[in-house]
Amino acid sequence: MPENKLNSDTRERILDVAERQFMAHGFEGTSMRMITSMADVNLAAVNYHFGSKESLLCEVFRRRLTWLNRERLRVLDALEQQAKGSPLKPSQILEAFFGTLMRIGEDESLGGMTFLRLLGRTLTDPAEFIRAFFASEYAEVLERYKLALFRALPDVPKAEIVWRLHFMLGAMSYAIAGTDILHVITGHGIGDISGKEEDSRSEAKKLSARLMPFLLGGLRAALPQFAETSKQKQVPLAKTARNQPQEKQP
Amino acid sequence: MPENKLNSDTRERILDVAERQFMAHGFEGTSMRMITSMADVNLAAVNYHFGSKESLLCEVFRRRLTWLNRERLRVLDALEQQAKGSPLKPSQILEAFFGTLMRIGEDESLGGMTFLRLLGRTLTDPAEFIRAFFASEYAEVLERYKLALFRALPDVPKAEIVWRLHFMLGAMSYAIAGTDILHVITGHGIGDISGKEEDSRSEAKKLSARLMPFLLGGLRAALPQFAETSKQKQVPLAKTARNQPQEKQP
DNA sequence: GCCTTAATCAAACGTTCGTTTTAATAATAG
DNA sequence: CTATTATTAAAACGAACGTTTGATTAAGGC
Repeated sequence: MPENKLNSDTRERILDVAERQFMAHGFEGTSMRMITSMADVNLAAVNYHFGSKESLLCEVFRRRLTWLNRERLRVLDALEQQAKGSPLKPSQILEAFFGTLMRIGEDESLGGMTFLRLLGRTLTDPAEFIRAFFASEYAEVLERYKLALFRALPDVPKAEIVWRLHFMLGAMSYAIAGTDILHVITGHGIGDISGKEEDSRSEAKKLSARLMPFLLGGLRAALPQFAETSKQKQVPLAKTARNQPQEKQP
Repeated sequence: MPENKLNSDTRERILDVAERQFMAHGFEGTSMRMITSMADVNLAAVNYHFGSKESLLCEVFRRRLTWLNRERLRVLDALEQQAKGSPLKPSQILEAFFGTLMRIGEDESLGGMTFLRLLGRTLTDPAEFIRAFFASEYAEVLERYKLALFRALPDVPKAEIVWRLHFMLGAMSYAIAGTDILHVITGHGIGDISGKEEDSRSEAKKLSARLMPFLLGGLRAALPQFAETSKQKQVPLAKTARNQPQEKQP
């Protein structure tokens, strides 16, 4: 039985091209013929090596998410160990979760901004098989971080934390997807998608530095007041609550 | 020349069905045959009345966005007029922009949660014609609100405000799209998409009450510090800046 | 009455898609 | 060398898609 030879070169080339094409045009917008022709392999190669187009996308993700999941758990473990039983600070948890993700954008061998953008785009494209895939891939990590947040913010209702985690994931997806309506606001794009790979590192760093305080501010914001009975007036708007949950400082 | 008769009934029925199907399955995932059969019209009816599938989606949006744009400008105008030249509070601006959107979810005649979810889903599905459409539809409103935020937060760099506006749009899109990985966190879904229309109002109200403080907290969060020179250590994470930009209280 | 026009209908068109099939090629093991 | 296996190559398949065509119906205007 022959081992890999340089045939795995074909596999890797397909994965690299698919990652870039899925990022640029989305899953539906990328055809097998685009992928195979740009990777200089036969049309049937994808089905031979990966079984189907859907499995190819999953493999593109698995290649990167394996590192991400392990690293996220590793950092959280290290933080909790050095905290010796006391709850972590919310900023630490966010840095471990979102900061670890951002590090992918800084390192081309981990996928770089190409993979980050693909991730952001795919997370908001809820094809059924994709949702199922991410659900199983993320289950363990999300559970761990959710519990850490519960402990870090004991005064905030758990349902509220879950919702805010949800909002944070949304802001993050948008932030790393990049291909948005931001150019409408600024009058010009954030920067071409097919920009220079050179400053992919610094781009990811800046993005991370901007996103992190935003997420933390949202996470620790005032709790909502559910005034179900009183109708709020139209223009003189209702004031938001002022009972800020304070961050635990161990 | 005959006027509308009750033929416009066909148009409306197509729009209603298309709105719901695009929401549930996305643009690519919804076929013309699905739409026309559910609307009990002939397959050719869509092309006859709207020209193409893409034009149909645009018309589905235009029907709702006309109100949204006008209302957003009206509320902002009213706020600025009653402020008599002094800058608005960030919370007022967010309430005018995002709160107005959320009111659509509370009113079935404005589109309800169905339209909100469609909007959230579509905003993150950057097909080219969709981005072009939203760019032109949102240009004026976003420009006005951007300027209002600049005035409301004079101590925050304008680029930073633009980025945070971007993050806020991401959190909002995710929040109203709903079909996310939140069920992974909670262990069960937020609620079925095809849920009861009865409590669509209260659902939108609760969502708004939860999202708004989050956005405001993120908008007013600590400014990032760009420590380009010093490499941050791995596990003992760098602290975030503490120079909070304070909200102007006129 | 007839003409014009709007609207609906059944049927087909041409394309693109993911996938499969069948054959040919290269490499290894016995 | 031969047999076996892994990979590539060319071609076609069948289904689904958005769209178009041409006939048919219904409704005013004159």
